[in-house]
Amino acid sequence: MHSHSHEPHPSGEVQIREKGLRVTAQRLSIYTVLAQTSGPLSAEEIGENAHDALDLATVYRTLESFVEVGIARSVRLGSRSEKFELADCHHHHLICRSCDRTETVHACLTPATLKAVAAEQPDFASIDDHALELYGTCRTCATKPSCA
Amino acid sequence: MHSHSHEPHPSGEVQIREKGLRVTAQRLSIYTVLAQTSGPLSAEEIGENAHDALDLATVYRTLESFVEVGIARSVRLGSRSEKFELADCHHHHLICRSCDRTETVHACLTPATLKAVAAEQPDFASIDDHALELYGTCRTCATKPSCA
DNA sequence: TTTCTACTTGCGAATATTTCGCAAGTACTA
DNA sequence: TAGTACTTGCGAAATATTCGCAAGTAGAAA
Repeated sequence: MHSHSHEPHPSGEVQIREKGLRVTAQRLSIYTVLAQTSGPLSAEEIGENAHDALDLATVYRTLESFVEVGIARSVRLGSRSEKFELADCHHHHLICRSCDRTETVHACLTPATLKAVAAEQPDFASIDDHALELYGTCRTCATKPSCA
Repeated sequence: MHSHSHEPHPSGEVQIREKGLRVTAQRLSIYTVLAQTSGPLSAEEIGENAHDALDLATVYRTLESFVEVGIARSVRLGSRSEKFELADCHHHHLICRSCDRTETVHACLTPATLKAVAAEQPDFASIDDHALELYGTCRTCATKPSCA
């Protein structure tokens, strides 16, 4: 019973096919880059890190599809550009104000807080997701004398 | 003793001068637009709503100064463009996924949660601010049959 | 009140980010 | 193995934001 394994298939082939998207070299490549990185990436960063050269329009279109089917998630932090990450599990971000370094945080709102908010907002039928970004200073930057 | 009043000066003149910025017609105009609106506005929206015609570059530069001195705050919600609001009091946003309608929410993270997060992140020297965006569906959109 | 100077503004152009249209290529179906 | 619909790369457009510079102006100083 252990021969037809359920390996996670790191390349993303299974995940992509499962969602009804066609499997192409470009999509696998983009999935791989996302899977290998901890923080969110911009379209440009994804294109640069991809093994093969990818057209930026392709990267954007692929990410749009990925977000649509739930493979990836779009994140807007302080930077000008939109960033993307795999949508594996719910989490939040802690961002250093001075160097933009981003860490993943698993702490989250308590269900009680969410419930209280929902009760406070009669104009909304439902609240189904949220994003939390924490801002601070990382130790590296805190040590640097250069920062005002 | 009640003659030299401490009126809030709705135009923002006092607030701008207090921060060491020069008071100009453009800055007052931008401050007024921000003060009269409940949700965050894009630079373009601010320019359009201002009483006098303002160059967009001026709007951007003014907002940059405002953010720098703490008069305004930059907010990145789902939209492509950066948005701004007065930094009067700490609050968060509830955004309708379908129509982008944005409401202000005063509920917040508990100090206990913040403390727990800080303890979890040894690489950060300090966590001094956070942004929380809640996503949902407003009643108007929930009622519409058009939404998938 | 006048002058001086540094800070601001408007304008136009540059840059950055994201999207679009189209012709050529390719994954999947039968 | 061929057919069809979906994808891609390319170039150009659309959108968002920033920059350089000359002219204008707020506020300090005289």
